[in-house]
Amino acid sequence: MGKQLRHHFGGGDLRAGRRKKGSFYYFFKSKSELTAAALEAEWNKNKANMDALFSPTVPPLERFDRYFDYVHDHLAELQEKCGSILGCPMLSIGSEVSTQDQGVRATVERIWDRKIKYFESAIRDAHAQGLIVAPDPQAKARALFACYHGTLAQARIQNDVELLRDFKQAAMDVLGVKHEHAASS
Amino acid sequence: MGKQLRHHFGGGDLRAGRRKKGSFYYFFKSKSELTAAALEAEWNKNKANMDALFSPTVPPLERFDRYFDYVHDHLAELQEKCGSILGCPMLSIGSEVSTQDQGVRATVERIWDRKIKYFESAIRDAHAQGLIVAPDPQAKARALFACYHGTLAQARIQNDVELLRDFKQAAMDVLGVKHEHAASS
DNA sequence: ACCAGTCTTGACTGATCAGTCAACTATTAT
DNA sequence: ATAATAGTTGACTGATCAGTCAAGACTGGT
Repeated sequence: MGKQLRHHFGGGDLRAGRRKKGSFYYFFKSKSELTAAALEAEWNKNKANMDALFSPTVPPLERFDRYFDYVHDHLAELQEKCGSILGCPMLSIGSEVSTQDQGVRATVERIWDRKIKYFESAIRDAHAQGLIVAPDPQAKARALFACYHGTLAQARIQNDVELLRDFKQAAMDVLGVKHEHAASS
Repeated sequence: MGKQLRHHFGGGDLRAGRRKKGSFYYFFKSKSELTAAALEAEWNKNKANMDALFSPTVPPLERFDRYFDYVHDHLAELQEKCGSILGCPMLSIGSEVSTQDQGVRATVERIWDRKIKYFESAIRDAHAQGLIVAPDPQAKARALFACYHGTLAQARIQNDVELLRDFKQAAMDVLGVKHEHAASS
């Protein structure tokens, strides 16, 4: 019904950055599908890095140490660029939409399970070497993961990366590191 | 400009539950002010309960035990009523708006500081009694608090209260409880 | 040249959101 | 009784949101 008559109006109702969103729906059928795809893409981008940080060639407790350092540095860098701490995107997104968007929720859970596996095998290795006491590596991994995410959330809300520095000690406590084996940072 | 002529239209643009929001702004000048007020009100409602749970008459490690039990039971109850875990409202709200709404952010931080004081004094008492080693009770309290919130967030996203049950062990590890003093739940 | 498939465009819909407002009603003090 | 004060109402604004759509542009194959 005469849409061709309207092209000469300046696009008054959409601002500059918004004009091209039409083709978005050619690739994603919904916003929530994009969210899930973005989280998966993020994971793929980081996987090689995680593999390196948690390489079996690194002493198990040092893996955590390096990982926590890496995340700290990464978030500190982002903080400089954009003024505020981003925290863990999956936690932020997850706690916002998990009750309304099952697709995104399932994606977050799936990726978390994969991340926890790194923790789990490092814990198992540490236990095997007698560095810690962890008869149930999976439970310990989940607990440590939850603690870490709590710290990330706090750091985000208080906009203070230094909370992540303090976490290393708590992590060693959660792991049950015997004092004489503590990895120095 | 003739608003009195419009009263005979059925309120077409507002649905039933929405009709009376006009007077809201008589009491609050913005939505964010309501949010902050609601969080403060929640705190006031719970304060007496916190005081009882963390009463100095209770052995220090048992305070945590009772507190974690209380939160678990409370969330389990709410889950039955509304189908999904609510987690900690301050964490959910905080991680959603903390970068955009300084008023709410400050309120969350303020209330958290108050809550952390309960943890801190329990930790100090436990340390004094030789139950744990905690030379810096405030740091330990903050670490435990962060870990707990991480677990709450996970529980919410995975919609599973049982994660809170498992937290007790992690809490004892974070606290550095000497084995022979562990409080039984 | 022309056709089919791939991709882009921006105006459009309809819903919802935070917030405003002038007119109205209820309460209270005098 | 009356006047001031406190509180209520719902239509209204303007912004933004997720999502649709018909029209067109770009591509490679024949």
